Amino acid sequence: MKYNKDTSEKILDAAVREFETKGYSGTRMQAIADRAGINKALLHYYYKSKDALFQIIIQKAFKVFIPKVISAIDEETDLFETIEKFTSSYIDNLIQHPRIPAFITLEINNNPERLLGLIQSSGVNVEKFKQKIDTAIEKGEIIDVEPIQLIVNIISLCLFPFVAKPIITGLVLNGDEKVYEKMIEERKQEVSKFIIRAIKK
Amino acid sequence: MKYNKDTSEKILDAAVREFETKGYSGTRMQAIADRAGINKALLHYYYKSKDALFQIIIQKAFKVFIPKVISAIDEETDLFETIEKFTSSYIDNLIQHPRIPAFITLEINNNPERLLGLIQSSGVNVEKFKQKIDTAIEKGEIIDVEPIQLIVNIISLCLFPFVAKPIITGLVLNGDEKVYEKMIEERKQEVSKFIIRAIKK
DNA sequence: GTCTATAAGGTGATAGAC
DNA sequence: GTCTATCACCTTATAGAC
Repeated sequence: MKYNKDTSEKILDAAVREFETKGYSGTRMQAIADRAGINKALLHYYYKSKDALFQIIIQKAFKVFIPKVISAIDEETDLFETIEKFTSSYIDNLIQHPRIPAFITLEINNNPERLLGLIQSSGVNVEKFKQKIDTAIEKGEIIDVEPIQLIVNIISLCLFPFVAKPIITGLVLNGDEKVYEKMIEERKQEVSKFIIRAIKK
Repeated sequence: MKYNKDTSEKILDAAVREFETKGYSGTRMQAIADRAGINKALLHYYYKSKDALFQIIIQKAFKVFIPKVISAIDEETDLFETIEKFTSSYIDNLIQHPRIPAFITLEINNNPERLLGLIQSSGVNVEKFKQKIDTAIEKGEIIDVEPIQLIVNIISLCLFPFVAKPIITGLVLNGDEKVYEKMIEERKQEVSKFIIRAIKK
């Protein structure tokens, strides 16, 4: 057996934690090795280079960050149900991986070229969602909104509280993490209520 | 005269551009010097160290990022007018400094301790805003909402489109920057309309 | 004030023993 | 598979000439 799977995963876990908080350039291979309880040489034995290791991690993170919108949209549910389902499942997903949004925005601003490739291979189709919004307008179910604005609003309300956790906790919640977590949990319902009330005719 | 103000500002401008896009650890003193058209030694003559230079810049950026909410809140306007005034002036402010939100979230997640000091010296008082929301609920002007959720929603809708510019442009707008700018410009009105419709009784 | 040269220490990556 | 030792390069910062 060439690779010890246990060691391989220990490294990956350690690398995720380092990259997520420090970003690519702020992360040291030594720090990853220390956290994994091994040495730098072994790290290079399992993963060729810092960049190779990073690629693996950012691709995994991107899959969490860009949700499978399609499955929710393809179904023959109306716009309201689509929004409810999307926001609650997306926020729930982010609660399981709370550091991903900050990590992605951190590195995506740093290296937008890499983003494009990842988006293209993500298979997300926003057009279908736009169409669903247009249909709801035509049917008179919602007020006349710009689909893009609505989509940006939905994404903003789901993601930003995770991106800006330290700011929200410090500025609005007096540093109380427990209150932060409760607030996020409530958003699984509150966000869709807020959106639907804003657009329903 | 000990310092050439022109050189000093050229350095600061160059440093802002480097730090904003690359973050602290991704920025090279050489790159700042190159951009400013001087050499590294002179850079250290004007600003003691990389860290000192960074401190100055992040403090300036923070002042843009954390708006002077107080002035809008202290006035005897109702909640709706406060929200309209806040969102439009804040977004307008961010249009002038579009890279600040990404920069702050980038570094704030990196070094949350620094954040606390900056918040304390920012003089922002969220309590007053919460009270204004509570008053509006009591008066029956808006539906019964959790003030914290509403505040988080407002901040999210203003800031996230700037934080995630590359994602939005790539994912939703097919890479068209012109469309992005038009969309942001429209948000100066759209955001408050959206919020008020969601909470008005 | 501005430059060149260089010190002092870190950083990713590899060679080679076990 | 895992380690120690080390290379080659990069980065911040300073010394000292002009």
